Amino acid sequence: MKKTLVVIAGPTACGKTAVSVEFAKRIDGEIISADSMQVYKYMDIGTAKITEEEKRNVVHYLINELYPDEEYSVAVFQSMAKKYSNEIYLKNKIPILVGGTGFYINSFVYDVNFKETENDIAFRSELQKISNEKGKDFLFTILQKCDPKSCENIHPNNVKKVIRALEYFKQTGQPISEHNKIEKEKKSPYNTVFVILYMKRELLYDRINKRIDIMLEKGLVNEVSGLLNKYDEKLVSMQGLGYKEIVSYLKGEISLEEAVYILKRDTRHFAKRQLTWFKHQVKDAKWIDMSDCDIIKAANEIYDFYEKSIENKE
RNA sequence: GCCCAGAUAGCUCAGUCGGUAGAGCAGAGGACUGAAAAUCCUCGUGUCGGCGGUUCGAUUCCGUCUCUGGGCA
Repeated sequence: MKKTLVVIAGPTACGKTAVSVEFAKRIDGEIISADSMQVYKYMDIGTAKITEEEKRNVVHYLINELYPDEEYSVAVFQSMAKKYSNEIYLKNKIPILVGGTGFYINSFVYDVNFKETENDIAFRSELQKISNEKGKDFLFTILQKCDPKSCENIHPNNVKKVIRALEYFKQTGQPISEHNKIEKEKKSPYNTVFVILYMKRELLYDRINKRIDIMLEKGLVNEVSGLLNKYDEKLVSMQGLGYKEIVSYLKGEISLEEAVYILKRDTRHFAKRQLTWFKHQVKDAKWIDMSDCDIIKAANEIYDFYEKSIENKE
């Protein structure tokens, strides 16, 4: 029988944190964060990280586990999440995956295979250099020669995707499109109770704007300048929303007002992308409208859905 | 009160030597399988401030009014 897994996803600022804790209390579950930024220590305000108080004694994994200069990626997330979920199952509890990074969530739910290759930083930067010097189209031409099949799904301007395809081909001799196709057709090894929180667009945008104002009041600028003293601004962790914009301000490239404008705007764009992902990449999810911000009601709805899903499988 | 400059897409503005108009941003939609808070793609009709006049035809020229800047009193 498949193990039960609960997923609570949704765009940024829609209330995932509070709802997930409330729900975890109901089933005595433990939470695994599926968030690409909250793993990092010292990045608290900008990532709107859950506080000890907000955790209400619910165990959380993958929060504050890495230093800002440590590498994190889907593959790392997946292996750590697997480790923690196994521990949770051993305790006869249910793991609850909570987060906004849909790519990470699916990698776990469908157990996507990342094992055959390692990422090759040197090769990537070599290709990046070629793209910078000879142009995106030139790089794309290289891919067309060795892996024309993958080119059908990758836009020449999307240098990151072109680089990854070349890297994959170099390591395996196979087109990445083939790998992606196989992985996409996989069935999940879990009995997944998938819930997506959403909110009326206008309201969500309003909450995002307000949340950023609160981050500023809480001292986001101080947090970022502290990080900047210890870490390189080029780190992946420093590319997070709220960090790269404030870095530009601290370097004197833009005014604080501009930085805040850009941060709010890009966070709105991000929320929209998250919604697009969930809409098209997740099947059989229950969508819960959080427009009324009623945490208890949402947790109850998830609980009902959870009970029903379990009954059906037994 | 007088003089000057504006008034065009939600915002900032371009443009039409008179044939009803287009960029950036915002916004919307989409892609995504080892950088994902990343990366990339697609989408632009609006009384061209109001009212008159000239003209076959005005957003474009002229007059006038209203509003907004700036200057002079």
